[in-house]
Amino acid sequence: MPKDAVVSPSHGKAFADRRRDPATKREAVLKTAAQLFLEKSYGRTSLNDVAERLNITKPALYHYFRNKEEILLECYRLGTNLIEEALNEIAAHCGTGLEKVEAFIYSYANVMTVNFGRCVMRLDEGDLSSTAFTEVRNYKRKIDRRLRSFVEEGIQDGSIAPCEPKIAAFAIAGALNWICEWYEPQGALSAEEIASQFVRTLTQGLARNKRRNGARGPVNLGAQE
Amino acid sequence: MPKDAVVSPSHGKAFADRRRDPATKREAVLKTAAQLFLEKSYGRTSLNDVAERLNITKPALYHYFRNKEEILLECYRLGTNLIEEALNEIAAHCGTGLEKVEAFIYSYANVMTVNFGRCVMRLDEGDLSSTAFTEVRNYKRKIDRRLRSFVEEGIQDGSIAPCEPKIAAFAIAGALNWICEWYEPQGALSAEEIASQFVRTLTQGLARNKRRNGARGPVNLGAQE
DNA sequence: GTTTTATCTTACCCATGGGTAAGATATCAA
DNA sequence: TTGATATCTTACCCATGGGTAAGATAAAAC
Repeated sequence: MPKDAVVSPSHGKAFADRRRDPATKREAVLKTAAQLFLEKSYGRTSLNDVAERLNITKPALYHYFRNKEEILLECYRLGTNLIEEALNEIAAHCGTGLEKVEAFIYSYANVMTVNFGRCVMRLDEGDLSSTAFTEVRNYKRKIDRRLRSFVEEGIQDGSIAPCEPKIAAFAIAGALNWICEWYEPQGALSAEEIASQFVRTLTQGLARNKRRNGARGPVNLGAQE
Repeated sequence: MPKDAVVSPSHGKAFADRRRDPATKREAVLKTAAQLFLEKSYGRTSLNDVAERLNITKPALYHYFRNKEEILLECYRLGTNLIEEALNEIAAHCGTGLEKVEAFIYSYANVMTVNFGRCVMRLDEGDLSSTAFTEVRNYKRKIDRRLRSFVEEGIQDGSIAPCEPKIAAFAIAGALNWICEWYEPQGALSAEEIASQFVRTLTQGLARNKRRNGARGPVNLGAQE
């Protein structure tokens, strides 16, 4: 286990006072848990780790959550809510399919730089119980279908070049989801910078000039075109 | 723990005979281990699980590997070798930067549909010891730098539109790495189909028409352009 | 055959960590 | 002040799973 370090200033303050304030304490638990899950993964984060960072003991956590998995599920839910909000905002302001996709990329990229948003894609669904698992899975499927419909819409209205919507959506989603694997809050790249560059790269492509032929077969390695 | 199912025909045959043939037995262990790691994750796969699928018992595994982590590390190494080979093939046949990137996308996408290749990106590096961790990390960094250099080369020779190579490389790598999260060997999409579509989507972009202005600021949600 | 060696099994050890029992201590309402 | 309640701690239980010890059995060497 290599990485540890970084003792966050954290929300330990929430438990300094023993005054009854369950809401903010619960929130503090979730924030530090999410932080630790992202640092060390869910499986390698013990409830003792969470408690320790909050300056309390493990059993105290059970006042706010039924078990470890409920903490995980809450992280997922808070994250998916962020995505939900972004999607609603996009749906409200309509435009061409391409514009919707652009808005999606921008919003989604930003969500992937927020801890709870990162949890949604970076943590392992397999750690959830089967009911929670299907809940999260259905939600993700919904997002994917939403993006795919934007692409289809763009092909219809002519703003997007003909392509396989399923695969195109996977490519976009992949690029975006991967952000939460390499993004670091203290890093050189700001969320907005990443988001806008992603919009450009994914919609405009790398190539300087549009190719004349629409589709392309398998690339012949080293074929000089 | 939701998903189990799929009792693979597997390489249980390798241990049917007790004849001394360490090489193929070791290979059988690796293949079934990789399979299980991808199905259930490394953490949720016990050595008993691996042994059971091979019709042997746990301690027998210790004849071929020092410990569980060594099995994991071997999966990583076999996977990175696949990528290495692909990269060498590309480096050998030179062309424009864009052509190299295209070749990279195509080869890499294919590797992501092979079990050992999937292991490299899908399994959790955090399960490795610190020395193995840095080994794998350095290797991944090397791949990333290689891709980034292709992009930079393309910008130089004019085949790729000006952009931030670091972010562009991340976008491409993300889309590709994500393949191993959703690809299923028995699924509707073939590896080649995915690979060639990815080449098109990533290099040509979604948009039907090239935008006149090169860079783009943050998208105004719902702004009618 | 007999010995040697690789292979594999049964039986076990023990550290980790989720979860609980039972009681202490502070807060709040009266 | 006093009881009731929420909050938190110390001490514990126990299932899981990596790893080992010691011995059985079969293959190869002689």
